Amino acid sequence: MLDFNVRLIAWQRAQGRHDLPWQVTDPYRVWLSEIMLQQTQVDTVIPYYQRFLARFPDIASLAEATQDEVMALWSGLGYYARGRNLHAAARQIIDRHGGVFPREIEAIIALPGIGRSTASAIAVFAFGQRYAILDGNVKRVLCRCFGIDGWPGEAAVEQRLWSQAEALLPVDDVVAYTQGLMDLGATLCRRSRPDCPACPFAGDCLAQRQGRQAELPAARARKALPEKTTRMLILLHAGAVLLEKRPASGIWGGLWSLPEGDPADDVLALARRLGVTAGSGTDLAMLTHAFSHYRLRIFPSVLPVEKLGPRAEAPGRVWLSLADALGAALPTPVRKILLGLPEPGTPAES
DNA sequence: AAAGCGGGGAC
DNA sequence: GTCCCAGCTTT
Repeated sequence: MLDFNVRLIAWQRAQGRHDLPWQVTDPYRVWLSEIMLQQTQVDTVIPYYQRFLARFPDIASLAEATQDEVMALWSGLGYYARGRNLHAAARQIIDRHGGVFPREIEAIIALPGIGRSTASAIAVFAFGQRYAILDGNVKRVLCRCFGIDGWPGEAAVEQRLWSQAEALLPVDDVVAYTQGLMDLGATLCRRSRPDCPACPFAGDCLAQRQGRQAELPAARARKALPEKTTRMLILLHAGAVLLEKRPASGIWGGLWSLPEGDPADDVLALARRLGVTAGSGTDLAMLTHAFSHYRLRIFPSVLPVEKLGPRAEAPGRVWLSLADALGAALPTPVRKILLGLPEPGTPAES
């Protein structure tokens, strides 16, 4: 298809998206949006993006913030390493680049949380440079349009896709072209039920010609998910709940979560291990939380605290009112549990 | 219930 | 380089 980029640019100008909040040239805004858009769809990102930008309007304010402040605004968005890396990168930009977002692709990609595709997107949208991107939308468009078989996560397939992406890149109008690739993948060339009749490549797209839209791109081989279980304790003392800060890396790294234990263990014994004496409490409904590599079944128990031992207060532990807890950097299932608690002072449902 | 979505870090 | 990890939304 000799005129792929010409047709895509024309389509983007006529039918693409022109009102996204990050369609600006401020490198900070472009960067923030690209990080949030990794693994996350536009509609989910928009409110997080607006809140984040209102609180941290520029690189300097982000660099000066504490990790807790940053993660509180990331809470619910998932993939929390993105938030930690964003914060670390802001500090690097202050320390190593005089507070100015770097323009060179090698310097951009050297920042934590930025890989080849994200670096290219920033270079294009913020600085008008000529680099190819290859995000999930683009992979889908290219696999279908050019009939590329195999799972795109596989190294050989990904290499072909990068070569194709670079070969298609126009000399001019790279911004409209790149936005067009993203828009096409997001609005017409969807994973399911693609709108082929409206596509600028209808008639030429190999997947459409061969009726293989549902087969391309090929799905990865999936294994059965292992399952884990955990007990979460909601320890209530004078209207406050105990939260523990999780280790910096791993699941929910750096977030504030409920204390956990083995569901087979006695809940009062678990509480005692945390340095509190608790009265008998209530088990709440079990909830299931899906990760990409395992399923977690959570058994929450609410316990009234009768006496605080000396170990109840320690670094990495806080007692927060329910309202303050909901303002902290919580994992989504913990937020769900706390939101489901009866209001303080209201009698529990019977 | 299953699929999709980029990059970091351990090996 | 190759694996493994990470957390939500949508279908």
